[in-house]
Amino acid sequence: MKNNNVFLEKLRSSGLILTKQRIEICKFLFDRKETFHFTINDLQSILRKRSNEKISLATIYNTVHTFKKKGFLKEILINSNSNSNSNYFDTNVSNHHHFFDESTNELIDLKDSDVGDIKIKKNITKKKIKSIEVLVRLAK
Amino acid sequence: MKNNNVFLEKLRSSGLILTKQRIEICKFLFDRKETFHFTINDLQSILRKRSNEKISLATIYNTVHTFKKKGFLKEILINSNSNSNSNYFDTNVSNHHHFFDESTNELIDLKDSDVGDIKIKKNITKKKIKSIEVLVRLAK
DNA sequence: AATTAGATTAGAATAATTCTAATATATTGA
DNA sequence: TCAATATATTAGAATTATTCTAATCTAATT
Ligand SMILES: [Mn+2]
Ligand SMILES: [Mn+2]
Ligand SMILES: [Zn+2]
Ligand SMILES: [Zn+2]
Repeated sequence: MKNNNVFLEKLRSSGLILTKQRIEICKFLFDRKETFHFTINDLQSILRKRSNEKISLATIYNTVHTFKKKGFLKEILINSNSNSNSNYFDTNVSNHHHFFDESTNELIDLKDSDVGDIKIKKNITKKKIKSIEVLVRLAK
Repeated sequence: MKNNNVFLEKLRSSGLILTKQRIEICKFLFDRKETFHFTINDLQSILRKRSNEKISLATIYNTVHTFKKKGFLKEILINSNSNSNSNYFDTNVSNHHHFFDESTNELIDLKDSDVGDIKIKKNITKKKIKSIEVLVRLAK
C-alpha cells in the first residue's frame, strides 16, 4: 500500500507519526463524503469488526483526542435520554447545528441555512462570542 | 425545625420520603432566588463544608438523579475546554439557552428574549420537535 | 407497637478515562 | 548506512466516575 490516499493527507501534514493504529482509524473516519458522528465505543466495536489487529481502547481514546486536538474531530456532548449521556465525536469540525433524534439516538448535522440567523440581543458580558450552536431535539 | 419551608414543598409534594440527606440537599439547592448550575463534585464539596454529617457520593448521585427524574433539576452537558467535559445540573428546568464562559467555566442562563426567535427552516424529518436550545460560548 | 412492604442509603462493584512504563519511530552524526 | 539518542506512541495498569445492591430506614397496616 502506498498510503498516499487523500484521507491520509491531514494526518501526513499534521506532524503526527503515521502508525498502523492511526492509519487504520484515519482510514475509517475520514475516507467518506458525509459527516460521521460516533462514540468511542462505536468506534472500538467497528474497528474490531473491520480488522483483526486489536487496537487497545486506551489507544482509541488517545487517537481520538489527538485528532481532536489537531482539529480533525470535534466533540459533541448529548444528554441522550433521561438516564444516559453520550460523548459523540464529529468529523464535521466547523461550528454547526444539530438535530438529535431521541428515538434512534442519531445525531444529524443541520446546515446553517436550515436555521435562521441567531442574534444575541443582550450583550450580557463584554466578552467575545466564540461560537453559537443550536441543538434541536426530536421527540421519541 | 418545622421543615415547612417553601423550598421543601416540591419534595413534600413529590411523594419522595423526606430523609435528612434529601432535606439537606434540597435546602441548599432550592432555597434561592436565582438559577444555580453545579456539578456533582461541586455539590459534594459544598455539602461537606456546610455540614459535618457526611453524605456519601453515591447518595448525592442518587438524589440528584432522583430530583432530575422528578423534574426539579435538568442536566446540561458542556465541553468545558479542549480536554475536559462537565455534567452540570441546573435548577432552571425550563427549556432555555445558555452562555458558557470558558474563562471562568461558568454557565449562565440566557432569557428567551435575549435570543431572537429560532426558526428551523427545513423540516428534515417529520418528527416532532421537543426542544430547541442554544449554547453561546464566550472565548477565554 | 409489632409486622411487613417498599424506599433509601452508601459501600462495593463496575465502567469510563487517564497515566506511565515499555516500545516504536525519528533524528543525528559518525 | 547505521548506531546512538531523543522524542512520540501504545496499551496495560491505575485512577476516577458512575451504578449496583445488600443493609438499613421509613411508612403503611393491623
Ligand atoms: Mn460521564
Ligand atoms: Mn464523561
Ligand atoms: Zn455534526
Ligand atoms: Zn440554566
